[in-house]
Amino acid sequence: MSEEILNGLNDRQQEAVLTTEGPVMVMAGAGSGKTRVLTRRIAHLILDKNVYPSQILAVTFTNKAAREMKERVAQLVNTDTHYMWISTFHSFCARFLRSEIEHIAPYTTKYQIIDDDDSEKIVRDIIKDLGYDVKDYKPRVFLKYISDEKNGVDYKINQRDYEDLFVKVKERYQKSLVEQNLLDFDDLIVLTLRILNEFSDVREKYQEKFKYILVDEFQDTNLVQYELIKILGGKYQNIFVVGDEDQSIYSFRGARVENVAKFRCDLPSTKLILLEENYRSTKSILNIANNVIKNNPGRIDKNLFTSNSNDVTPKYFTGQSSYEEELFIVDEIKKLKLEGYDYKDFAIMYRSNHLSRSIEETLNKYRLPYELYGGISFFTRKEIKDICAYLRLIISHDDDFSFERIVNEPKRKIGPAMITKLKDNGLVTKKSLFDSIDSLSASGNGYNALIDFKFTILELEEDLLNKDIPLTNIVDKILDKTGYAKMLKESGEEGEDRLENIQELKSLIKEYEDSYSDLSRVDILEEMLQNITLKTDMDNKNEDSDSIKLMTYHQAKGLEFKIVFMMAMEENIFPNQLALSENSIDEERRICYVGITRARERLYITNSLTRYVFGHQESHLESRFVSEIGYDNLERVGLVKRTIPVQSAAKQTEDVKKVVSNDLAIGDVVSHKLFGEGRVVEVKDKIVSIAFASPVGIKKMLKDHPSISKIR
DNA sequence: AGGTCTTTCCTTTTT
DNA sequence: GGAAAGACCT
Repeated sequence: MSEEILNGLNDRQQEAVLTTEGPVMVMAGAGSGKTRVLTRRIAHLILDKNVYPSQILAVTFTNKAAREMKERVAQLVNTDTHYMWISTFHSFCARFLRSEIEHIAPYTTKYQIIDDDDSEKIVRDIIKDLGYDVKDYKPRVFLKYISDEKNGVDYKINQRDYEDLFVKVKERYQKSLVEQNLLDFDDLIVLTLRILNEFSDVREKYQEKFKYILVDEFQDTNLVQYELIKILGGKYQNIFVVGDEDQSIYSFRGARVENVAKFRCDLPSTKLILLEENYRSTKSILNIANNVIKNNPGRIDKNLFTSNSNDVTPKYFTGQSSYEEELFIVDEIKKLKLEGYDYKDFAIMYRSNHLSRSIEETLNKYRLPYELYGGISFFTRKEIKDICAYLRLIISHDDDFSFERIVNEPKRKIGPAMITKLKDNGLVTKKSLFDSIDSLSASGNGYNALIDFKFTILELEEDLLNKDIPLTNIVDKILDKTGYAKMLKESGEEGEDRLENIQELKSLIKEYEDSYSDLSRVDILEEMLQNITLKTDMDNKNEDSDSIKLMTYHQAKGLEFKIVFMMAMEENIFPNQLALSENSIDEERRICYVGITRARERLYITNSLTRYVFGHQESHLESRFVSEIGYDNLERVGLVKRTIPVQSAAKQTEDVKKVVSNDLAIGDVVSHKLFGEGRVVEVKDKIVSIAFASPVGIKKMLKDHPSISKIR
């Protein structure tokens, strides 16, 4: 037995590590060291039980959790983690399907994974094509239905009349995906399960291969994922699942807490281990977390305890305005920074992404470094997806999906009419869109542009095969030869940002080039393109950088910080309004529980009497979770006048209509709401360029923007 | 066909 | 207050 395996583990944790045979379920409270248990267990299997790394399958929900587990296991066992299947559900399935999908033709191993934006576009086009208005028939609703169907979630169709339409759209959508060899996120899991179910040879192969299976965040599995785990572990049944019912916060995408009970029912020999000691948080933080979660009905009361001390009572601040709330956060961060904390010790959390905007502005204003999680992911940015589509088309000319995406991007006068013509022609000749260009009988500007486009792609293909050109330079060649760079350069500052993002893509190519040096250039790119859709923005973050982290509670899952601010703790924001109307208050409460338990040393609850929502000022009540925490457990800070300053409607419209007119000339000194003082360096019609002090630099903005005022 | 102005709807949460 | 789709014009 390797000594380091059990080092520093309590009895329960040791038991969880050492019980390697048969089904085991670990109910792990927040901060009870479940990641430690998971990684030590894998190390134990490899080092002491002589299990090959390739016989272990460990699945998590986020790339981040998977990467962390991989790194920590690598440290412990000192072997190449390349052979280990430590990944997310989705990337496990993607990897499985790369070798097995041809069992269910017409899919081929060259399949492409599409993201939600792509799915929505396809559904939107179908709805329009069927003659319905997307205003009345929202693509999102259809997508939700399609996804629920795939995941085995009962979908309540409110309007019975629509049922036929739902089915029709779903069938068209799925047909379209199959025809183009596309898989959406749900397909990855569903098709993997289908192959395992239908092909016994495949099933037996993988059941034999994965002698040990570990599942993290088990409470977040949906029906299909549950079935997948069960079938994979069907032979050896060495299935180890870790979860916490109180942290189930993904029911909106089909997660079923019931799976916890179902598992023990399906596998009656399951050994149950409870981890109840919390090593993360102080007593008072744990106490209020328990206060909140105990309001949920029907849960098994856990007895989470800690021997941590060093207590600071959590603080509660209410601002007159959200700006005041933000100022409070800024002040506290500054104060604690002086006391010796680093910026990276702080996290600011909120219920939904849009709440980050105003706190970002304030952090900017006070020059505090922060990093925003979530928002638009790097890999779903239009420019990144466009360049990837170019790469795909260059590599395989029959990729119609990519062809359609970029044939008129940048604009080449190849409009929908021309595409329809090309499609019809392709149907007759049974060729891809790209290959149909030759046999198209047409003329005019559009047609000439199409011919040009074809030669550009062929030229780029030559560049790709030309080993004298560094692989990463293919991106520059695309930017240059397709006119994409030109288009971006002409679109001002935003275009510059987009160009920078595309340069980032080059570093990703370089990464793949380095780690797959034995593959051909085309194969390296294919490998990257296959994996890119499953990458999320989280992968792109540098969590060690000394900056304040901004994220939603969902993004915070599995993370911990010394100091946590839970902001905008107001009814209808958190708990979220829609959740309230859907009767999912229990899940909101679990989200709150997750938030509180992220904090190690200090916790702040903040809110404000007024806040702008959709550009309108609103007043919300204090979140019910504050009273559930208990006022006695919080230290009220700041003075709060209980008068709610609601502006009259007349005053509001006055504010909106207030038009600023700045008479600016070069050399004038102005003050900007966010960037401070600056000097006008250029005036061009309605646009002025103003030089601000570093690091802001020169900004172009509207002359009459209300945030600018002339000083002298 | 494409550019620009106008309107609408919006906001849960994510792989 | 802002993105994105639609309307309208060139």
